[in-house]
Amino acid sequence: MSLGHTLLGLLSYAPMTGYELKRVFDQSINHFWNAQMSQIYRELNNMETHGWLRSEIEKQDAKPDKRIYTITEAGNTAFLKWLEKFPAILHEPVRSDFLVRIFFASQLELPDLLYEIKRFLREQQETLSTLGNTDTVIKNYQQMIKAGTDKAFFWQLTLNMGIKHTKTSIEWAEECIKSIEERVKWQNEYKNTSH
Amino acid sequence: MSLGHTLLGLLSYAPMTGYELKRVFDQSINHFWNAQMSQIYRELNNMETHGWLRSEIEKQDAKPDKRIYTITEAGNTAFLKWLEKFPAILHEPVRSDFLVRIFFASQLELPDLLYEIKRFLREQQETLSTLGNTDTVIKNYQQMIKAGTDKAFFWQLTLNMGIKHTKTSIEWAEECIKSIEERVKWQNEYKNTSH
DNA sequence: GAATTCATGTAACTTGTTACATGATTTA
DNA sequence: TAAATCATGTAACAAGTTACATGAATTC
Repeated sequence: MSLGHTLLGLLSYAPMTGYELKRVFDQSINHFWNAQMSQIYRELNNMETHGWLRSEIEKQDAKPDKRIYTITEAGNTAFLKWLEKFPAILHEPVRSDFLVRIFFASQLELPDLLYEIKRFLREQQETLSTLGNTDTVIKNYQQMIKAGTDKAFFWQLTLNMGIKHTKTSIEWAEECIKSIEERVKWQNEYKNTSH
Repeated sequence: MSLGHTLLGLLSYAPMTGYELKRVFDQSINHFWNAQMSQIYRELNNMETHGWLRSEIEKQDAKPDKRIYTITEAGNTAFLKWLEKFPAILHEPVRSDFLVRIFFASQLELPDLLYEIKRFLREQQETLSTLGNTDTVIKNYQQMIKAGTDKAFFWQLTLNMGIKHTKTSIEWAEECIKSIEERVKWQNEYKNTSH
């Protein structure tokens, strides 16, 4: 129940609503974990029945009521226990729809493939420009959850990983485009000489 | 239904049993997609009802019967349609349990954290030594499915991505270890001067 | 006037994981 | 003698996705 534990972790910083959890998620953890709103609400329900959280309703005028979740003692214990026990195999399964298509790309037209890889490249560059602005990201996040610099050190480590991997994807895409363009050239030359 | 389409792709190379599909998966696609046996059998069943595959049983003596799956015309069409239509957003959600723990590592003891990151580093180095032997990997795979060099070009591209990302993880872990070790030093110095 | 934000969720569905069952043969 | 390989699956459960519903207030 990794998502649940991640939510517990955030609630160990401060009590929050499901909606706020989603926002914090999207602005910090998002580059290495993600979750839909509906999934968050389900997890919160489960954990409340487990006794890891308790919730209070805060009335608001002109806006829907808020349900604010607070972590319990039991929740904290469960979180720490989870946090300390890293899985036996740290290497995580990757699932990339994109790479599956590259794998079978011999059945595609090279210009179409090039188009998609260029699109991929642009996307990664955009990601980099968001992640790359580390200081802003961390400051925003620090404000959002009112946490000290001791925490920021570790957030930085995860951001570093995100940035590095994004740069790697960019590098890959650039090399990829080059080698496919060469291939296109060869194919054209072959056409011209043999026909 | 990405897994289904991946299986279709493999069956477009040659008819295979579920068991063989699993083996091919583990030795080629595994570094960017993975699947359990039980999931493969379920997908195959689904696709057979869809009419994308058909299967024949081959009796064997002293071994269980084989059910050999062959892709149909409809299956081929469905596969190509899927292959050509890349998703609107190519950037894929990452889910890393490991990074979640790093994110919350301010609640861990630094020596314990260091131990886990070193373990991560070793794992990635092992992965690299498997993936890095590209020629062997591709040759094995080529034999396994009896495919030509036109396909190998694209397999190579996916392998390149895997290798690059693994190297990046190694680099990250090394830097990470350095900066945590410095942090440990500071903490010890602080202890010695203030107490 | 349409889209976005705030804030809650439910329901249906699809995927992914884990555990179990069978049973002979080969390798360590 | 224990384990791994070959080869099939089923069942139960956990997690992720998509679509829908409500409804006021604000921004474009």
